[in-house]
Parts: sequence; C-alpha cells; structure tokens
Amino acid sequence: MEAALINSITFRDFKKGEMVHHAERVCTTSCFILQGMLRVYYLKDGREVSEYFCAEGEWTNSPRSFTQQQLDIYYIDAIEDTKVCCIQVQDLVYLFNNFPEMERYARLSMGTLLGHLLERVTSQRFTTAHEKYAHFCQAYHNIHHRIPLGMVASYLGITQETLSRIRAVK
Amino acid sequence: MEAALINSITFRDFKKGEMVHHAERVCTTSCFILQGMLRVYYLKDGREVSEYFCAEGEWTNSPRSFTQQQLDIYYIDAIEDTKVCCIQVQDLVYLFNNFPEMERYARLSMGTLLGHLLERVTSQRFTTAHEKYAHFCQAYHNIHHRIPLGMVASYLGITQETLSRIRAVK
DNA sequence: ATGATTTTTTGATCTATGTCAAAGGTTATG
DNA sequence: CATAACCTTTGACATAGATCAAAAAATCAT
Repeated sequence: MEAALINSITFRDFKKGEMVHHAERVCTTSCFILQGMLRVYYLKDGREVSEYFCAEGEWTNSPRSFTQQQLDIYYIDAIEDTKVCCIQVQDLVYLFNNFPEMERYARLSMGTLLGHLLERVTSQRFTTAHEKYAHFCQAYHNIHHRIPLGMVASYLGITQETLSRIRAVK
Repeated sequence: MEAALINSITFRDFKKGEMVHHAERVCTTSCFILQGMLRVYYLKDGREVSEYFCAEGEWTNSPRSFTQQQLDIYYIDAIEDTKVCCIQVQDLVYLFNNFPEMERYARLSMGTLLGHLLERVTSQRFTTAHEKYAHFCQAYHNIHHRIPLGMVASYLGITQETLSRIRAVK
C-alpha cells in the first residue's frame, strides 16, 4: 500500500494570494498542507465569505465537489505562501477499492470533522459577536493570529467594523 | 451479512414527549425511524435548543457520543409517537469489522451528512431571520409543519416571537 | 525608501431582532 | 366537559450590531 500511496502523491507550491481551486471547475485534487495556510471561501453578492481555514497537517478540498465530483460554490486560495502534497481523486478511489484500511481511515476522520462542524453550528446560534469570536480563537487556537481580520469577520458572519471593536476592548 | 444484521436489530416505540437519549449517559444505540419524529437538542441556560430533527428513514443518535463512546451535550426525545428499529454500537462495530461494504456505506452517508451540515453553516451567516426560516422550510420541506414553532425558533437561533411575526407576514 | 494599495480603526446613525409582558388559542387530562 | 397546561400571537420598548463615511496604520511594489 505504501508504494501505491507514494506514487499517487505530487508536490506543489502556492504563493500568497494564489488560487488553489476555482468554483467553476470540479475539484479533483485534495491537498495536504505541509507548510502555510489555505482558505475555503465562496462569493455572496460579490463579497468573499470565508468558510474555513486549513493549516499544516490538514487535508483541503472543496468537500462536496471532491467527493461527489460535481460543481460547488467554493473557491480555495492561499493566504500565505504554502507547500502541499496532492492526491488526485481517481488515485484515492483506487486506494479505497484496494485497501479497506483506507476506507476506515476516511470514515473515522470524517466523524471527527462532523463533530467539529456540529460544534460550530452550535456556536453560531444564541451567541453574541463576542462569544463567536472567543469560540473562533479557541477552535483555531494557535493559528487565528495568522488570518486577516476581514476574513475572520466573514467567517464569523459579522462585519469587519464590529470585529475590530471587539478586539479593541478585549 | 443479512442474517448478522437482522439479529442485531430490535424494535422500539416511543410516546410523544418520551426521552430517547439522556445526555448523562453515553449513547450506545442508533435508531432508524420507521414512523414519527425525533429531536436532538441540548440545554443552554436551562432552555432547550433544538440541534436538528429526524423523520422517517433517518438514523438518529448523539453523534459524537455514539461514535466516540463518550459523554456529549445532546438529549434526544420524541416529538411525535415514534416507531424505530435500533442497533447497538457493539453490533455495529462487529458489522464494520466483518463486512467491509458496511464501512463504505457509513463513509458515503457521512459524506452526505457533512454536505448538509456545511450548507447549514453557510445559511446561518449573513442571513436575516426571514432568510433563515426560508432555508429551514426548504431543508425540511415536507416535515417542517410537523415541528412546533418554539422548537423551530431555537433551531434557527431566533426567538419564538420573531418567528411568529415572520410567519404572520408571509 | 516612497508613494500606492490594502487593511484596520474610529465615529455617527439606523434597524432588525431581542426582551418583557400579557392575551388568545389549542391540546391534554381527570 | 371543564380546567389546567402548554403553545402562539401581539404590543411596547431596548439594544447589539449593521451601514456609511473617513481617518489612520500596515503592507506592497517600483
């Protein structure tokens, strides 16, 4: 299995601000971040809304587009110079079909992701902008300071101005 | 595999208002709803906050508690008289270990669930109470009228009063 | 470095939604 | 079938956070 895995992997570098995935294409690549940071976002009324941020040690793709091989709303870009290794969806399918332990790995890591998302849904309701920001800092504990304020604001669903004021008092 | 599956399954009935799962226990059972409706909720400042609703054809449990076998914040109750068939976590583990196709089924249905959750996170930001309610009606198209107003309000993170007014104008 | 972008902060309003309170409806129970 | 328990609606008022505008600070490119 190791050999099959190693053969499927390629390396890529992205400059800060460079596009990693475009919403007009089906996502066929999943990136494992070695260094740097990627942002998954979409456009709403012409504005970029950050969906989430991925840093070292995380797999990044446009989830529904990658798993279902169809179009979705998400763009991905690099918010720092970033080094990744990539796997193509067809190689991953091959691995799933030939190595059942991969299937288990995927199921378990999806379970973890699901837990995080559920927690986030929870944190978004019945909470003030302050509480949302506090939760964000906790969820992204050691990387939150690497993300520009405007992106954090759109992630939280509040305006830049409000977030700026929140940071000022804290 | 069919035999193994059938032997693991038991049937249960819940009356409207009856508790299905208590947050003080680890969740060891997953319920497949044959008829009726269950609600997953948690307590915030003594109030019940609905996390989501499950109807016919869906598996219901306390997600992190069931998959990680640890405590979590969620309670589950029946909001209608409900008939379910249940599987115990240890039986499911057995099936996963002995029937790789089960593993795949679980991974794929998790992927679907993940997509839904992501969409929900999206819908919670930058939307007015009106938009949130409209999205809810869409997401729960043919079952939303079966859910009491107060529960819908807490699901959306708005007050009952606001939801009542939204419904009035529409 | 130095001017040009871009990002963040600050200030002055405005509005959607929350809170509190009470009255109507509806459903369950002895 | 009556009374209690619960659920929904309506009203008056308060407030967190949005919007618009512009200054200040930080970052980028020549």
